Parts: sequence; C-alpha cells; structure tokens
Amino acid sequence: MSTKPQFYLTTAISYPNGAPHIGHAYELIASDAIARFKRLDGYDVFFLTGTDEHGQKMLQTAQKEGIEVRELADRNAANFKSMATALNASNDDFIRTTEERHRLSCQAIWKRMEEAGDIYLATYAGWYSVRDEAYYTEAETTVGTDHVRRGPQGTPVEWVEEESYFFRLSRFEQPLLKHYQDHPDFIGPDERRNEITSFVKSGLKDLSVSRTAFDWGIPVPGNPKHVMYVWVDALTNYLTATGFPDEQAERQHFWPANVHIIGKDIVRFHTVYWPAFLLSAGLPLPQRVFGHGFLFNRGEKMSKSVGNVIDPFALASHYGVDQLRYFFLREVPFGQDGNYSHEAIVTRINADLANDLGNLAQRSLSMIAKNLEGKAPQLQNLLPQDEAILALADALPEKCRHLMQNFALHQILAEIWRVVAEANRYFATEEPWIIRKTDQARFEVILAVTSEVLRAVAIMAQPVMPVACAKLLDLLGVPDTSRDFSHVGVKGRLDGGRMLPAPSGLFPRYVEEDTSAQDTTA
RNA sequence: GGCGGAGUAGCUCAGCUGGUUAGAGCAGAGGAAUCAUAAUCCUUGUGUCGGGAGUUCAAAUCUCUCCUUCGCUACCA
Repeated sequence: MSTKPQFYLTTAISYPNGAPHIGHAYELIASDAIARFKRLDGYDVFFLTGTDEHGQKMLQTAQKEGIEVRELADRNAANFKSMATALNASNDDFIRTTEERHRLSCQAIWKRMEEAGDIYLATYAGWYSVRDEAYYTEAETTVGTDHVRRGPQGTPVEWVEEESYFFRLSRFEQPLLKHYQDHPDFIGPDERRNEITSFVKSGLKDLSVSRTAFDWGIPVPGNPKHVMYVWVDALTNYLTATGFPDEQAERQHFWPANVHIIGKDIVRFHTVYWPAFLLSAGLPLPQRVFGHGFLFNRGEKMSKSVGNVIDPFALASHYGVDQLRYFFLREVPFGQDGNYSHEAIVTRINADLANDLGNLAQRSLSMIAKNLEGKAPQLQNLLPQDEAILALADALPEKCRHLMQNFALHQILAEIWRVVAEANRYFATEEPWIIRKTDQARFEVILAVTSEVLRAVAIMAQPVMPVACAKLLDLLGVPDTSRDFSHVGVKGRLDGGRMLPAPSGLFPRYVEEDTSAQDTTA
C-alpha cells in the first residue's frame, strides 16, 4: 500500500439503455479532471466509473430491440467504456453491475442490513399505471368525472399489491440529519444540502427495496423470487469496486470514498438512501457527495423529440478532446447548470486556447528556436517584473488546491488563465523582439521567464487538458518525472542549455469549414 | 400550496459578514506594435444593481412586500 494520502472518487454509474449523451460525458470529464488533479497533487487515487445495468427499463429496451437483455447490456456498456477512452478518462476501474463481484457485494450488504433488523417483508401497495409502468402515490392520482382514477400522465391506474422487502429508512431520519449537521461538506453544493435537509425533515417512509415483477437484477439472498431494488444494487457499486466484502482486497482501504460526483437529479439517492444503507450495514459513509448541474443546448434541455441530442463522440472528434474538456470545465461553474453552443465552444477554443496560451507558447518558443538554436535560456539576473510574474505562476498550486476543495474547476481554470493573460502582458511590455537587437542577455532572460511561466501553466492545466499540456511540457523540455504540482516553482526550475524540440502548434485556431457545417451543436 | 435559490453592462457572470467614482470575460469602438496560430498590448461602458417601501450617517449588499424565473416536495432510473 502506498504511503501517499489516498483519494477515492466516483462518477455515478450510467444507465446504458441508450447511447451515452453529453451529460454522461460532462460528468466523466469533470470527475476525470479531479482525479488527475489529485494524482498530480500527490494522492494515491482510485477513480471509478461504470454502468448500472439492471432494472425494468433495460428489459423493456431489449424487448423492443428484440434481443436478450444481456446482449443489450454488453453492447451498450461497451459504448460507455469506449466513451471513457475517447474522452481520455483515467478511470482505474470500470464497474458493471452485472458482474459477479457486484452480486457478491450487494448480497453482502443486504445481509448486513437484514442482520441489523432493517429489512422486513411486507406488502407494497400503490396505484399502478400499466400504461406508464409506474406506481403513483395517492396524491398524484385524480378521479375524473367518469369515476376513473388516473395518474399524472392521464392514464388509468389500478390498485396493486405486491410482496416486497422494505428497508427501515424511517429509522434514519435523525441520524441523517445529525450527519448533515456534523459534516456540512457532506452534500454539495450548499443549495442541495438545504433541499435534502428539508426533505428529510419532512419525514422518511420505509423504502420498498425488492421487486418480484421481473428478474433482471440481483437476487435477494434466501428469496430468489425477489430481485433488489435498483438503487440498492446501483449505489453498492461504489463499495464493490473496493473489493467489498473481502477485507483482504487490494483496494479495500479506499473505502469510504472521498467523493461521489453525480448529477443533481440523483442527489437524494446518494445523500439519503445510500448513507442510510451504510449506517445500517455498519459501514463508514462517503465523505462528500457533489451534485453537478446540467448542460443545456442553447438554453434548451436536450431531448430526442426536440432533436438536439448531441453525440459526445462527435463533439470530441469535431473540436478535439482537450478542447472539449476545457470548454466544459471553463465555461460552466461546476455545480451549476450551463449552456453550450457551437459559438461558445469556438470562442473558448480560439480566445483562450489558440490566442492566449497557444500563441504565447508559439511566439516565445519559436524565438528560442530561431535565435538560440533551440537551447533553453538560463533563468538568472531577474528584474522585479520577472520576479512578479514568476511569483504569480509559482502561487498557482496553492490557489488551485484551495479551489479544488470546493471542486471549483472553472475557477481553477480562471486562475490559471489569469497568469496566462499576465504573461502576455509581460511579453508585450518587455518586447523581447526589440531587446534582442541591443541586449542579448536580457533577451534570454525574458524568454527564460516566459518559459518558466508556461511550464507552471502547463503543469497546472494537465488535469483538464492532459494531451496538449504533455505536448507543451515536451516542447519546454520538461522531463516526464518532473510534471506533478510539486515541481511548480523553485523546486522544478530547469537549467538552461537543454535542447528543445522544434516548436509546433499547440492549439490550432478553429476555422469554420463552411457555413452549413455550423450546426454541429444546433 | 410548503421549503430553498435566482433576477447586476449587448451576452455569461463576480460582487463574504452594508462604506470612497458597481467589477471581470466575451462582443463592439479607437489606437500601438509586428516576435507570433491576422495572434498580442493599451484605451473605451450615461448600467433605474427586477419593482415598491423601510432600517441606517451609508444598501447591489439588511427587513418587508410585489413581479418574474428555477430547483426540491420519495420508490422510472
């Protein structure tokens, strides 16, 4: 086991009854940036993502397509897996809830909850709409003038009773409230904590945690007529991946997770049900749950009927993976909803990446190539303005680390780009292209300072743009072993004289191919 | 209905516990420079800080009220 501090983070697992969409991509990209950040900051990271493959919807989709549900799961899970690859995610594991290890884990946590006396067999009754295939509470139904009771969708409902296991969620109302109070960071962002707290305060009912209507799920131990309610099944994946219940498992020490990164729509499952299950099973709770926002296409929610569903594979190949990652994380305050559009993506790519950073690298590195025969200049004889810009760059790890405590990914990027902007001002003010004619030594210092700032920027931006930053670090002649955050600043200063490779463009400007192609995201 | 957010420049948003002429980025306008991916740098905003009332020496920042908008209000995931 590593002596480094450990950090375990997860995405939600995706429900693969369809193709991955932009929301999946966003969550994965953000989580990956956090994972990479923590690795570069000296943590032993375990980053998990995967697919949640059980439940009635999978069954229905398979039926519709005329294939076996297993086949559907295999096919679509493979899609999600390849999305992770396409987006350059650095997940250490990819869990599928149909795996044997997960069955063992779910049945183990179930038994623990049962032994704790929190699971009992009873009858689940409710108003069921065959058309909607959903249960509704009495309050959600209305009786029309024709004396027919209907659900919210206007479809007729009937009273159905089904044998079901229940989880004594009601018992956990006070323990949960106490936990929220004692651990104010448990639910983030703050708005979500308020919502959940008021939800729990309004009272918790026991939860039906098994189904008999279908069998595509994990059998309840000792009563295989029942399969577990999908959320018992799904949430437990986080535990499964650490090897639970095997206490000798290699990754056993990663539990409890440091953070679950999830969409805001499933915060309740992660901050009410999940901790209640764990409390019942006598297991430690995850430290934090963070609900990110949704991405909207020009302010509109994506939907198949509107026809604005975007394929993340297409986006990544059209704009570039690093560019897409940068856009999502820079443009949208993490935790809030955000918008994306072709215009916004192009603006970010061209203004921030090509112009501000790419061009700065290009103009400075090509000066080194042309005037210094590709030999890196020595950082020495610094003037106050040199010290000032270096101090800004050197301060980045601490600032970013602080911002990362709240997963403020957009602010981290803003902070880094503040340094880039300052470096551009520095470069323009120092006018190395003029100094070169009169003062060769000073010319070299300016380039050395600029290179040094670029080195810090490249190191800090790696979590978001791993490929481009690696390329920039290559161009700067930074050894592979000197690229973590501890190398920003004095400790990582490189000696002059090292030979740099021939500079080449970092971020090409995005140029519209033709007007008809503008509608990639429309 | 209940609870909780939000409404600040053309656009996206910062503005913590109230205090000098309300900020940033993008877009727009003018200029400088020419090393560089026609990139960069400088200058440039007469904004009823949603409406109204109140507290205060002083409010975008506190209180009340109204308007608009969004989220949560349990077993599809």
